[in-house]
Amino acid sequence: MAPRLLGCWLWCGDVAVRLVEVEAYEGEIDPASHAYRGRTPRNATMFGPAGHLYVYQMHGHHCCNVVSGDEGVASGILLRAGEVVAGLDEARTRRPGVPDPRLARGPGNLTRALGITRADDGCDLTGGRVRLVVGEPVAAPVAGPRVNVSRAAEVAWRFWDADSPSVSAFKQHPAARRPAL
DNA sequence: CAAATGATGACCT
DNA sequence: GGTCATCATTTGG
Repeated sequence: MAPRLLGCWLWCGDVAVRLVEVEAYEGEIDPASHAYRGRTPRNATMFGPAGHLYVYQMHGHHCCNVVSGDEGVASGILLRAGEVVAGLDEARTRRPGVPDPRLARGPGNLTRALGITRADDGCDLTGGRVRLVVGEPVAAPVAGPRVNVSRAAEVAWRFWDADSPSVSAFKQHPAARRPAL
């Protein structure tokens, strides 16, 4: 499901981004997942039904996931980067001095450009302030290792659009390949 | 209550 | 390629 999110639009109010970089986290069998050691108040949303937004905060930044598993199954997809495709002025206001292609480059920057905070944790993405809309699949999806995870670093669960200038900085990896859609 | 710990980002060299 | 600011959450005493 993660590579299929590439190309979709995430709206928050009047601002929208086209998703170009995501990472999958498979709940209780994934040592890199927040849910690996069970349910806590912070990650409770990930154990809920799919199609909701899991927002957490760390290092002074917000990051958001699309919950992808059924109720009781804690899997989610971290939204790492996007291209601002609507509400450009508002996004620029939130990220003063940042060039357009970098407005939503990186998970913390993406939530900041959109204005997503913990107050949006658990919201239903099918309608409301934050919503997810299916878009055109990207032409050149690529898969590789996840960023800044110390455990289960070998799984290629990071997916990005090779053609986008808004994909966050990272070291190219020989294991990068086209994912099966 | 104290301490460790990141699914980060900005800035430096 | 490295350092450091920064902070909610978690875990152990």
